[in-house]
Amino acid sequence: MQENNKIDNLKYKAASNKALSRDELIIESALKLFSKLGFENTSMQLVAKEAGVSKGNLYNYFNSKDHLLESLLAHWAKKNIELYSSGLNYGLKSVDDFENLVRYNFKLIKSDKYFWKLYYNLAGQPSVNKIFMKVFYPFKMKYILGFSNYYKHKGIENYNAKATLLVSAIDGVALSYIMMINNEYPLNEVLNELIKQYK
Amino acid sequence: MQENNKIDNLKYKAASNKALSRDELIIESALKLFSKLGFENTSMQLVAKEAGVSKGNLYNYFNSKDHLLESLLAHWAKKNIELYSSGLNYGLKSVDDFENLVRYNFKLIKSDKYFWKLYYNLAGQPSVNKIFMKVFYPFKMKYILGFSNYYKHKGIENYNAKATLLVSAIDGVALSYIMMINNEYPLNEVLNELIKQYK
Amino acid sequence: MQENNKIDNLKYKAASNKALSRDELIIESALKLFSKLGFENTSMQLVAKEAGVSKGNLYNYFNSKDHLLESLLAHWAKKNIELYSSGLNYGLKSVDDFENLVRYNFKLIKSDKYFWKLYYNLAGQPSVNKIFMKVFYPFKMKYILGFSNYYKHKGIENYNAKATLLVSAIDGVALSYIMMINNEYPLNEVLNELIKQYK
Amino acid sequence: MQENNKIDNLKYKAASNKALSRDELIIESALKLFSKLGFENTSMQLVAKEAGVSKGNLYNYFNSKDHLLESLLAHWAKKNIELYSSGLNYGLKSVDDFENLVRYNFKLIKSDKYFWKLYYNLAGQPSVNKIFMKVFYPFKMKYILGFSNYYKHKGIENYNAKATLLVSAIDGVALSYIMMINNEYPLNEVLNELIKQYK
DNA sequence: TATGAATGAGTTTTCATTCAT
DNA sequence: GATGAATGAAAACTCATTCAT
Repeated sequence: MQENNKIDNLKYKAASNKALSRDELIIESALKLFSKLGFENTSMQLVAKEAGVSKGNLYNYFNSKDHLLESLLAHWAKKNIELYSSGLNYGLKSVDDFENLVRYNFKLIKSDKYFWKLYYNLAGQPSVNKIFMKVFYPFKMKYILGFSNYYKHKGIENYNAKATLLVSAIDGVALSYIMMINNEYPLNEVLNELIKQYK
Repeated sequence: MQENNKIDNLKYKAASNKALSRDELIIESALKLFSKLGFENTSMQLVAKEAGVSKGNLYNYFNSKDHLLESLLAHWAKKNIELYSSGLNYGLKSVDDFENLVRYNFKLIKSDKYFWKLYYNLAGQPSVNKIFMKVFYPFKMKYILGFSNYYKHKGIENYNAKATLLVSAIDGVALSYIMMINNEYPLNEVLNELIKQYK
Repeated sequence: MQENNKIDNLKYKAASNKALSRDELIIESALKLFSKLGFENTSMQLVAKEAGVSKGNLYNYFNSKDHLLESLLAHWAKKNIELYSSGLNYGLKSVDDFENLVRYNFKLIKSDKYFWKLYYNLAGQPSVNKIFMKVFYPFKMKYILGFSNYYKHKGIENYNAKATLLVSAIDGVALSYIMMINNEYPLNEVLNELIKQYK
Repeated sequence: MQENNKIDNLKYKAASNKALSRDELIIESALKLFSKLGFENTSMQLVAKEAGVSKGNLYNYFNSKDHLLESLLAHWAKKNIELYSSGLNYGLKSVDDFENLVRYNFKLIKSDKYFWKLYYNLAGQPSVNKIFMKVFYPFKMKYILGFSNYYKHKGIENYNAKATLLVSAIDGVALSYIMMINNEYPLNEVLNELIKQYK
């Protein structure tokens, strides 16, 4: 569980950026709305209003709606990928490392529901697929690789397939959890099961 | 593998309805476009053009875009749910039954990529969440229940959690497979792994 | 009050036409809807549905929406003008004749609210002004003339102006009565006053 | 006749606002067209064109056609009700007051034909009845009350009925005058008669 | 005569984006 | 940087009317 603390410290630093710059403010507002209404159903007008900024001024920071989205994703990635993947950087060296990483990831997902709702909104949206892939493909590959190495070291034969399956399963669990309206998804039980099965 | 054949026969019958009625034609066109462009980015105009029908006439068949979507999903469900879930109806009685069902499901998904792309497009779209849930929630529950019973009979303790995890994993695999552009996703390997793990 | 009975008999005859021909049926349906929704806001579709007739068939009877309106008005006029103006045909020879006619007119208006709502809907609609005038201008002129003669015989100086004012006043009272939603208009009191003043 | 002058001064001031703000310009254009073509038959497109403004921009000022209408009426009311009812504010204390008020009202109606045509267009339009009533019902009630008090002070028994009749008669006269195409309506004679009768 | 599918122009409304201030 | 008026293209939807059957 030490790992966990290390990661929590990182989180703490990230969260302590109190004063938001204007563009961060716009991004936060956009995230909130894109997440709630979907990207296509959120107008720039609304983003401006939410951010307390004029419509015209939006375009001084982001020169199109697509660019705003791209920046949002990039900004999120910059702030969070370290968090999400820090456990991977030094390799997963034990079952505990594995469990910590997975649990920690879902902890982050839980605390960042806005973002993950948007994530799955975009994942299925052909029109923004490129923007989406540009940011998340490398990230997902890094994850698969991390788990792949873990399984390889454990001497598991189809380490690649197993890692790919695991990442897809995590995706599926997160999707189901995020999309379920009344918090009906039994995340904890499923998570225990997942760890038991994949560790 | 007999099961498989039975199901394939059903599929064959369904596919052999050659002459499409006008509303089916519209639905097919809508599916194609919703799938390619996303629901929000497909205009009724475009659906009409694709179906070779005037915009106004569309509304003689479906009185709104949402209703078109709902009908599309319902139509798909009517034609396919039997296919997808027939393996569940008499219970999964053996590991073979399990494997057949899962493999068969992915076979169907592979051959119905249009639809499944739309499925994951809608899954993340808050604006149509109700329509989506109305059709697919009961379907997914039936699946979870089917697997749950399977695990229960096998004497597995957390049969519910395991079934839920499995269905989420299937979702995740399908999502990844469907969204990957260049068919890069190693579906067969992942599928083998999944069956090995969950059977 | 004998007059009244004579007129009521006429009314009775008119009302006893039980079996409506197809075009009358359409006209009745149109009247009902035009009255409730306004002419512009009633679609031919809706008229067809209300009449239990197909949209296409409507056009076998009336070759346009305007023509349907014109026919409706003409049909009403044919059936009702006799009723409304019968009191005028032999001249108003006494104060009783006057009172009977006016009261009788409002009795008819009360029992024909549908029509009069449409009447005032059309009266202010520039787009159908011609159709409207074509039917009602002569009718109104006949009324003014009738009252004009009445006042002339009574030796009143400005008999024309007085008759015109009376007819306008009747119009105004009927308009207010018809348009008032909750039957708030004190029709009886106003009518008594009108008769006292103009007889 | 002093009263009259006071009121004329007010009118003069109101009319001397030369430079129209953009929303006033739109309202003026809408009034012109609604009046000429009827509310239902005037498209927002046309209003935009008449105002020399883009269709989209219209919606920066009024967020729907109904709202444009409501604003138009409210704007008119704000500018004019004082004018129309100023004679009532201090009570009608003499026959002269009465005559002045009525004549002055028709003077205003004559000079504001656009508006009054729209008024009677809306009066009969069920679809906008609520908007219409919201603005004019209180105004009309104030009028009835004003005349009611006048008759009460004169010791007339059915002062309420008489006032209601008068206001309806004024409505009827105005309606007839406004709707008559070739200025055939003998307004002056009718007005003299009305004043003689109701003063 | 009867049907209702089909049309296409029209309606209200939205929205990303630009631009003068 | 900041504003919000302005634009124009496009969206969903309606409707009088026509026409093949």
